[in-house]
Amino acid sequence: MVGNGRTPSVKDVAAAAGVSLGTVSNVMNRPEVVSPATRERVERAMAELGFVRNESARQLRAGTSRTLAYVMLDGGNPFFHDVAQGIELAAEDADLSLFICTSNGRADREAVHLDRLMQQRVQGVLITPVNPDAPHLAEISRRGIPVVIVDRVGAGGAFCSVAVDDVLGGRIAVEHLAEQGHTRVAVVGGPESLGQVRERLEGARQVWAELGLPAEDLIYLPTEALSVAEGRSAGERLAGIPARRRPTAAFCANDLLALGLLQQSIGAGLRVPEDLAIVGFDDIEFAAAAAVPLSSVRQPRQELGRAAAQLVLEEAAGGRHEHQQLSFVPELVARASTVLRPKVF
Amino acid sequence: MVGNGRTPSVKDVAAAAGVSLGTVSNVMNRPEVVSPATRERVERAMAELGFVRNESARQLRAGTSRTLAYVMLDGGNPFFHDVAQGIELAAEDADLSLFICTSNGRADREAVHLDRLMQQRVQGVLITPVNPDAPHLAEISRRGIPVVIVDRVGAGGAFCSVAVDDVLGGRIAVEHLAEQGHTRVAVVGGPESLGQVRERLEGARQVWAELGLPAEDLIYLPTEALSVAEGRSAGERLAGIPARRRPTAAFCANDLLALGLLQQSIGAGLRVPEDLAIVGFDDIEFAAAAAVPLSSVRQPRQELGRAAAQLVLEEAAGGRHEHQQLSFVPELVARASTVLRPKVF
DNA sequence: ACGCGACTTTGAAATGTTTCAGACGCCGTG
DNA sequence: CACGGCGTCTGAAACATTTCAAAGTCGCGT
Repeated sequence: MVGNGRTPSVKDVAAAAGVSLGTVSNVMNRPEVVSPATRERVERAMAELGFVRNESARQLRAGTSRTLAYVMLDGGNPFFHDVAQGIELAAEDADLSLFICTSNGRADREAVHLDRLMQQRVQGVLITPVNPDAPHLAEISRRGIPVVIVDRVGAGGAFCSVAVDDVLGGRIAVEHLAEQGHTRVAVVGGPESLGQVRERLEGARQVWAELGLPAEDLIYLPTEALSVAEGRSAGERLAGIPARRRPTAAFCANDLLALGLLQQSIGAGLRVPEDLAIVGFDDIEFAAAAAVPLSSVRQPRQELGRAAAQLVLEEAAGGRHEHQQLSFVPELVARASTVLRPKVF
Repeated sequence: MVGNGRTPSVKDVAAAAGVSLGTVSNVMNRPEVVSPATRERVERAMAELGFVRNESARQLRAGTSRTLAYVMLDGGNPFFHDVAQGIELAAEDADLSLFICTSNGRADREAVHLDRLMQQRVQGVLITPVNPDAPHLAEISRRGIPVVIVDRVGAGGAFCSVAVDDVLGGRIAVEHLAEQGHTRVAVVGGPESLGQVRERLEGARQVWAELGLPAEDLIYLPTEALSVAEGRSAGERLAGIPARRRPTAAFCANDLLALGLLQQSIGAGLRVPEDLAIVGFDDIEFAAAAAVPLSSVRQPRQELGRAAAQLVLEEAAGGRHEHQQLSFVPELVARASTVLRPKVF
């Protein structure tokens, strides 16, 4: 607490407490080996000087960092926040800090972030990559930093990964719509460069074929991004389809799209779900809060994050390690946007 | 790229390139002082060995960190993401990394994060604090780390701060409702320990009094948090008020509350805005995307973040520095939740 | 009185950079 | 030919910690 200029170091603390450097270090890292009396004296000195350990020096010497990093794909999508939350919880338990970066879908930003993370020698990297085959990931991993892919399964098992079964997710969404009697369904999503999108659509097509429905009645509306605005634009295109051919239901590759589509449709005077049933993907909090609560394929978002963190820690702990691809099972949450339910007024 | 075990250091690079340590360092930090030939040789060596600079060592010696930190108040609120985005942009320009943490409204988490940030000797801290008078903030600042308060004005001008005028925001929201002819209005928000909430409500009360409307017709519905769920609960309480006394409009302290209230009201069969007009605060993206697009008091979210980052950098740059309290002017965005507009079908 | 083990404390080395005063070579000038 | 200056490169010190072998200290049983 003294305003003597420079911020105090262990040396200052040692001097103030009348002990050696090593003892001060022991108080911080192995308190059990130092006698209660000295420990107390050192602690008082630290408090008086307002000592704060220099993490860079610690890390340099100890060789081990105390931080994990998560590189998010889209900061604007609450889904990733819930995942981050799960990671943070696990990090907290392991007494680590969590560094959150966001690539916002840009490979170059992602590369910059990864580069910096290597320089910081973080203990592990969790990432929802723009492209899971990016050479950066392989390189970072080769350097001995554990990498786990979140919400995507890694290329060729080169990393651990945690994801839900997106194909299955697509299946149950469309299956649900079919059960409600829909025989002309739109699937909306894009860009197809995103694996999540490809697989969800793939699941939709699979189940459609298995149900023996004609392929041309599953109408694909591509979008440029997974955003609310793109959802609205898809809605406009949908409205443009001649009534006889127009789908009576839509499966959106995520909730942001679904929300946009929902808003556009209602604004255009359609009733949901009577005129158009909608099911989304992710089950973000805003899905339930939409004016017509949105049916959605739920991912266990926090759980995803937590499991990913566990994997990264396990790999960081060393010992024998087999890369694992954890796959969670998605679950349909049916709400008013697909099923008419008696409402109590 | 050689798999020789340990990760290579400057020393290894120097050896490989046949130069001294200092030269390698110069290549990285002052390329102009080294001759093109040597520089090229060193660069090749770095590439071949796969050298990655150790940031801890750099920071330890150079004494300066290359990261900024933002401690968010609520990770679940998209508003703070837009702010973070603004900060990130500014950080990117200054070639710094941004460390994002979230306190989720808990003072203890906030303290833990701040402590770690001090240990890391970050270059500056941006924070939307649980409580701007927290001693931690003063301490961190006393240590010479610039602190700027975001979305809140700092206690007694001890720090820089960036915020919108929340009182004014409350005023224009209620003024707008009054203009639409409402004479019984609910204000919903809480907890009152949040300064944002107190001031927004204060603005509402001010303008109500100035309009000469009876105080008892401005009905306060307190909430425990600024969340969608609490908004719904407020909706239930609102519905419980006898029709003669029931407000015809509501001003919510943020958009999350407004969205919850909107959903609950529509679900209960009310028409918005005919039976209940709603105005929120923040103008998050989901506000416009709600089934009944939400009127809201817009804050220049990215701009807030950018300005805050600029302030922190300015203070970090040293030189004479006066703490400033930047205040932005909020702006009402009127949408369908308060005004009936002809729609085109 | 002595030796032994348990518990504490010490001091120096090591970590990977940056910085800076100086050394070196070379050229043009007086 | 000596000299100063310039451009380039070097070597050692410094940064704040952790770690670890070794040295002390103490009490106790013989």
